[in-house]
Amino acid sequence: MANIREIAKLAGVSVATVSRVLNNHPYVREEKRHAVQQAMDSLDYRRNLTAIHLSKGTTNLIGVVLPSIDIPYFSNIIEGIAEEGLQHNLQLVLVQTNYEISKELDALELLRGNLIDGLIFTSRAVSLDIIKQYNGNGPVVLCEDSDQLEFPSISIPHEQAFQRGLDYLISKGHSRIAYTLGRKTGANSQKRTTAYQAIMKKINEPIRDDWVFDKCLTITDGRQIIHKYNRLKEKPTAFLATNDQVAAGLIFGAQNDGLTVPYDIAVLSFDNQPISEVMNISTIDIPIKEIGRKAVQTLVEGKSAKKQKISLPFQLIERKTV
Amino acid sequence: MANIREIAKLAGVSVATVSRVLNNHPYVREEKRHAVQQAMDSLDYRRNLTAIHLSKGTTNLIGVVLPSIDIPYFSNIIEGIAEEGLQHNLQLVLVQTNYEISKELDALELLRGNLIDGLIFTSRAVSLDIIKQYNGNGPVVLCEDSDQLEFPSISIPHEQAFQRGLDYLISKGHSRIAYTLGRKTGANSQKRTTAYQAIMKKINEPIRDDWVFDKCLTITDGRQIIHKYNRLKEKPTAFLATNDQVAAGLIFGAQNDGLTVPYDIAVLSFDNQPISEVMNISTIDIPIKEIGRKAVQTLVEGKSAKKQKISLPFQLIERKTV
DNA sequence: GTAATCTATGAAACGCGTTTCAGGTCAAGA
DNA sequence: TCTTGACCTGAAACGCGTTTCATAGATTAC
Repeated sequence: MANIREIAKLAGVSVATVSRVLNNHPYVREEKRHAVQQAMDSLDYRRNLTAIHLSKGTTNLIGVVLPSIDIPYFSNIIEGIAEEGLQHNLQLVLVQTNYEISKELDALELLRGNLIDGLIFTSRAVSLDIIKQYNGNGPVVLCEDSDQLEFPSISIPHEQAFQRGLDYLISKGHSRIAYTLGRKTGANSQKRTTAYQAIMKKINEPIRDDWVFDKCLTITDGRQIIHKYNRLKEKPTAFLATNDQVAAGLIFGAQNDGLTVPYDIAVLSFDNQPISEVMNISTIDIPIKEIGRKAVQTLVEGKSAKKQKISLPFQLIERKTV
Repeated sequence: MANIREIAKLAGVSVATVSRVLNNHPYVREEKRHAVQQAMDSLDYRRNLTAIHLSKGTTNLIGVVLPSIDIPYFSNIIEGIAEEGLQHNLQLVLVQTNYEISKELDALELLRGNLIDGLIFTSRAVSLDIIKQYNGNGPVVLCEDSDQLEFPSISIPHEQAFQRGLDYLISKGHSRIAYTLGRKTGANSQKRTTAYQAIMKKINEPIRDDWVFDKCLTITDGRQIIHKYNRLKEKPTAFLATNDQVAAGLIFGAQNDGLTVPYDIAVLSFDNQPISEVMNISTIDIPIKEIGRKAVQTLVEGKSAKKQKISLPFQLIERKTV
């Protein structure tokens, strides 16, 4: 493959001039510009992106860590990130982690190794203290509802949203409310749990451990819940589900067992994915794609920006499952 | 950030020796190795990945072009690609295209610009002739059922699979069969159409244009179909759907209109995603993740391998919608 | 008419590892 | 004792653009 020096020789100019042409710098006489252009055409020249990256010190690559790509919540965020990234001429490097800390560290090493200009955590298992150690290697943005001020974060206010959901269920006559979480230790899940405990206390309901279903992320997970539900001595009358997929699974399971929704059990979920609309599932809309977009924007503003916490709006959507 | 020369100076060795230590080359005396190690520790040295890439001429980055990430079929392929990529120490660069040719060309330019070592098309809109022009810039693998021999391809035999589906529907008494496609012009869709036309001819059924539903990829798309169905003068008794999402939407729409599945209309789909299991949708299983894995394997074997076409098995799964 | 700008251009340094090549040491084998 | 080969090391070249600095002719300004 031809390189810039060959072009220079063929065009009878210096490499600096070739570089100027390549980058549309001014101060190149038209005839030289033309000669360079021709040389590039005749040698079918293509700049080596890696060389540019080394030279410039940036790569226009941003890392995205996510646990699993085939959970709609995450693929939605990625869509937002991809769309906004396109606006800023950024390519995405995907790091799928399955919540394994070592993989998240790998992603951080990409940052430290200057392969990526910034890193977005759509979710994380690694502690903030660890991430802090990578400060100075490039901007890091978190897609979570966190209280720390070290890193910019984008999220809906999960505590309020969960409260809103619970209040709604209560307003519909429910007080025996179970809930499901994607991953108990996740930042967002913790907010949800906080909200749950506060509200239960307010209405004088005990916290029942077996009404908290952890590791529920997929439609299959939702489907399984009903088995556990059946074995429960005390049964809840409503479920606040991690997301629409879990809600859908739960509803199918319930129907399969002859339970009617919302009479035997009510189901409210999060996300407002297409499946919730099609299935008429009451849900709390989260602007997921927008989270991704904002994450990129924040990353791009980078150092200049203060470590802000961006809170996006959520919205309860009443349909037929509560 | 410290670089290799600083390390060399501090450790009192040459850069070559530092590089040897970095890469675990033999022939470095233990004490020097140690000195280098110490120098690296004390300066908190991290190698610059971009420099390595430029130097080695490879990046361990592979590009993945896909139309949209939040279609389960594609996110599944990505999962397979990511998993297998991990085995080979490959990072993924995602290029979301929405089937825009210009974006696909961008991905090819990444290949030509040496930013990525290879490129996987999970789907494509650009013609093979165009892709051919990029030959020599790195391996390209197609995830489609194609007849060309220029590029390795991984897929199930869509024509046979579709035939199998049709035969099954016919065996259940259907002859008036409609079908949906993701994108009529796609390679896989064309195979499906070929199969459809052949079988319809065999059973002496006319090809009705309004029984072919294009651009059906999501659950929402499936839900819409029923509106068109209602307006049909002649109605099919069975649908062969693009994928489980479309089938699910179709079924919800049907139920909503008081139609019973499979008695009023039967539905058979492709993919065998979790939703099909939960909803008891009869489907044709496709080893989607395996397609992704094999794509990476093929890419890694790269030049050495012949331009093989890999055909993976499919399997009809009888459930309750036919 | 002379100083101050602007326009053009190239040499060389730079970013940072990797790799080749040549040279040297030392111990085992002939 | 001489060869041979394994072991060890560094200088320098390499991969390839970008950018700085210096130079110089061409204008414009006062």
